Amino acid sequence: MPFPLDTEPATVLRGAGLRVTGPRVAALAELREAGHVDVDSLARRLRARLGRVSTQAVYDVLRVLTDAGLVRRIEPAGAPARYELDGGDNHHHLVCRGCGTLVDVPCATGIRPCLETETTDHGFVVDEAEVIYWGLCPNCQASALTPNSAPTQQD
Amino acid sequence: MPFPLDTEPATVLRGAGLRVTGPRVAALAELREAGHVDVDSLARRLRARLGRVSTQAVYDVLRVLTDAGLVRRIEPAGAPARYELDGGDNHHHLVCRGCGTLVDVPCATGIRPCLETETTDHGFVVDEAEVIYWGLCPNCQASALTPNSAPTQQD
DNA sequence: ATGAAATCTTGAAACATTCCAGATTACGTG
DNA sequence: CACGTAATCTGGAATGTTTCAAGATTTCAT
Repeated sequence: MPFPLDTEPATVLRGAGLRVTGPRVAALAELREAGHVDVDSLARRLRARLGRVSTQAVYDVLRVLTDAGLVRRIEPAGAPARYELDGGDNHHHLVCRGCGTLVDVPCATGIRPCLETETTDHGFVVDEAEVIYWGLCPNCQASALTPNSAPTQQD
Repeated sequence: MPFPLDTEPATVLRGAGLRVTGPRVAALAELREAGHVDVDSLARRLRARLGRVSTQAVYDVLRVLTDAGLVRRIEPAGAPARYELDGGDNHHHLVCRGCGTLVDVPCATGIRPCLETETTDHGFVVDEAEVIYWGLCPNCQASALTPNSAPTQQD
């Protein structure tokens, strides 16, 4: 959010006080194109772009970017984590139970109220409200009776 | 929710069209006492009560009970899944980032709006809105500067 | 009481993620 | 612009949760 989406990745990294490395630059670039990626597919993208990239590096990069607030981790129940650029708009996610397809849902739209944060409960200090809507995408609704298409992690 | 909390476990199972077995009866009984349990601690409880119970049986039982709507699975990001009796009240959860403590948060209380379900978006048919609030419990707030207590899965 | 289907046991596998030790790299200093 | 140090990356192994597979046991309707 502190950076427009078209800011040079290296600039974004420096602005966040992070070192500029190949995997990090490439990760930011790929995340811009890819939407919501899991670790495995991001690793494939990085390797296609850079050659050899260790699995550990992928996890490290994502952790660093996440900790810096540049990237947001989404972890739908029962599925590997996905990552997306953090645009600071605090949107939520809609996940298909059938195929795992994940789409963004804007916060505070229509019947969908945005949630208060910075609230206190049970003595807790709440800093984030994570909302995940579960349902069936059009495709999986169609094949609900004839389950022929194997669940696939689409974007 | 079809059953009062004090209904005999065997009756609950039969009412849901499920077979009555030792592990299932014990699981329902333990879940009443335990609050939010992970698979491992439920397994320990079942073994203490019944003697030998396979890990697989624990997973099978929880899946069956979950599919039947008697039990609800909570899967906070980065932590093993927890299970609780499904009272049908559609409450949400508040998780401590420090120690993993999990507490219930009633739906539609004060600034906390209950979410619409049965809504359609992107062609999706939404059947559930899952909300997880993240924050710090009182203990972890206190030890935020002097992180001495190792994260523990409390209830 | 009997049999078919569901459930449980045991042991192994799959999977995402993390740990470890050492080599390499980025970048503030001199 | 060369250096040194801390941060980062590589490669390989390990961890821990969850699932798979095959066979024994149990539940429940007949």
